[in-house]
Amino acid sequence: MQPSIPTDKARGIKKWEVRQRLEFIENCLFWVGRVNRADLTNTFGISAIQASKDFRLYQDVAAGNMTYDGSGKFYQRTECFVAKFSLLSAEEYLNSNIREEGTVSLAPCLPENEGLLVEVVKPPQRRISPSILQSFIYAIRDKRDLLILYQSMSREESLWRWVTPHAFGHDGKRWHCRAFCHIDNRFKDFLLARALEIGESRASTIDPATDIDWQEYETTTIVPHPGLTPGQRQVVENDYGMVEGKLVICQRRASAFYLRKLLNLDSGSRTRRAEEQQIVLEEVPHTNSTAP
Amino acid sequence: MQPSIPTDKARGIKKWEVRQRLEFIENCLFWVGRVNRADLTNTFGISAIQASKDFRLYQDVAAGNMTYDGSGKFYQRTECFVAKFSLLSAEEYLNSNIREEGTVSLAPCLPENEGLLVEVVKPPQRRISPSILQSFIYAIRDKRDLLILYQSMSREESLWRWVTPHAFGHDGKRWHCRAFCHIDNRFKDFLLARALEIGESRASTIDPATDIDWQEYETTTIVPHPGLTPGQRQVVENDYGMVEGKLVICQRRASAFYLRKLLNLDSGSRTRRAEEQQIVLEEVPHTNSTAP
DNA sequence: CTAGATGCATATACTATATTTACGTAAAGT
DNA sequence: ACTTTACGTAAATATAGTATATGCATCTAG
Repeated sequence: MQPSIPTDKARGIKKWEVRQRLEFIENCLFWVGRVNRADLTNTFGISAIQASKDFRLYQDVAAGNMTYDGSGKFYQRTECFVAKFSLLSAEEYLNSNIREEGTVSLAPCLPENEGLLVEVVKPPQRRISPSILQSFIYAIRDKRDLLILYQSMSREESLWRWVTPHAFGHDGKRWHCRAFCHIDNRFKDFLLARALEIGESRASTIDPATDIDWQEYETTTIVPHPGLTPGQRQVVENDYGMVEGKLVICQRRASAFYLRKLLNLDSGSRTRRAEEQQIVLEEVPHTNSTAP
Repeated sequence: MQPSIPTDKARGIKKWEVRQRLEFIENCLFWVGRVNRADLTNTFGISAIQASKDFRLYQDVAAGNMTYDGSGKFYQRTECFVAKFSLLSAEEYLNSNIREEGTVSLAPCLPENEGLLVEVVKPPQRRISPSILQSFIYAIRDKRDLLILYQSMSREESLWRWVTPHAFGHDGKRWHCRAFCHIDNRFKDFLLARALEIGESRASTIDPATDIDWQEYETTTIVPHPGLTPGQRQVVENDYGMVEGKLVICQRRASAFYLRKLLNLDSGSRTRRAEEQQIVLEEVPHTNSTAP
């Protein structure tokens, strides 16, 4: 009798669709604790026999991870479960249970009738027009300037302007496009939902590498509000995932502004109520070059 | 010669993996404007020959949607492109381009070397512990009470308490669990990241149907801040996707509170600076039953 | 202007996957 | 006891995918 080869069998599964199904089985076991043949046949449209074979294959690849529960009529996760494929994170799993219109999700979820209810609050916003996003994507792809009718908040009237887009970003609330503005002669962010119309395009001479606020990175260091009690401080440190009482975030300079805005980290943050504000920027000690 | 049958050919594609690939092709055409054999072989791990067959199949199913560009060496979207499968929304497409650690995404994107850059600002937060989320899921699945060590913001010390979870929710910032609290004797939201430890469990006698704030729906009506100029008002209406100057949101009562908090729609909102506040709750005209 | 590289297409032979059909087991409900 | 449900296996068959080889068009380098 051959000793079982310790090599990672999971890696041996080459076929994409088979891998997907085995990953599905594993994620179901991990997050829901059980899987059915029906779960497989429904999500992947395979026959029951094939589902049986998949279970057999999974048993072979990840020996001891599941046992069949005859009375429950499902495969059940064992105590000694060890993941052999890539599992979803807790956040990914929860996200995958949000049912959008017609979105088919690979992610495992509780069967519909048992219904794992997930409710999400989203700030209302206008949907981005596909044709407008397309124009931006094509302009980035072909390195072209784009004439857009853009509605800014500062001006009453929308205005046609040439821009040279090179990337997209999400500011925590909305999607925007990073682009060179040929009116202001500098790189700026344009909210995609405020681009009303697209005009002509032309070959561009702008080099995205010159967008220094985008290219350069900067760190933001966040600490609990000094006005918090030790207990509250502990909660805040835990909530924000701080280590040794602080959280250091490194990001493009162009994004750092949004993070501070999102977290209310303006100059007035230290004077605000500690329970509300919760966090502030770390106070940088003055480095005085003429100090003794 | 048989006339072509007008029935939707796309519906005829039954095999899950084939469908996935055709949808991929279509999304590439739509969002990026072009597809390659290499795009298919890389994302799905199929051979080049199979990719050729897939293109042929797509041509058959969605006649006239793409042409081969010999000099560019890719298939190109035509002017008369009509989607035969389900396309991603603009938001879904942008989201799919966010590269998380090791996350394999089905969604089409620009080839890596052309690199569609997408940068996202996320408020920092502690990651949810998989084992703790699992315990909540299992408790919901089996309708059991759960003993948890929970750190609330109001109390200094974390506290063991029995809860009966029945759903999950996202408040726009964090994931929480909707559960009956056996200390306060009412349904409340518990932040998943603040559940520190899980204890024993027991069969539950709580019926989730009695959680009226969760079961009942309520509408929130939002209008532009009255202090805005007509031009700004127009921008705000556009940004929030308002129709006829207002936006009506219907959601579980338990979620409505979070939406108002997220949008700063407290009682002081009308007195705040119009440009900052942007939106307020619609003023409900007083219905006086004793009016003449 | 040829020679090589790249990327797509097609043909044939072969293999792996999945389906169909058929038959059998175990557990639970009526 | 009988039906239903869910899982299992076996054998025959269909389909999907691969390997190998050949050819074509386009672009680039010498």
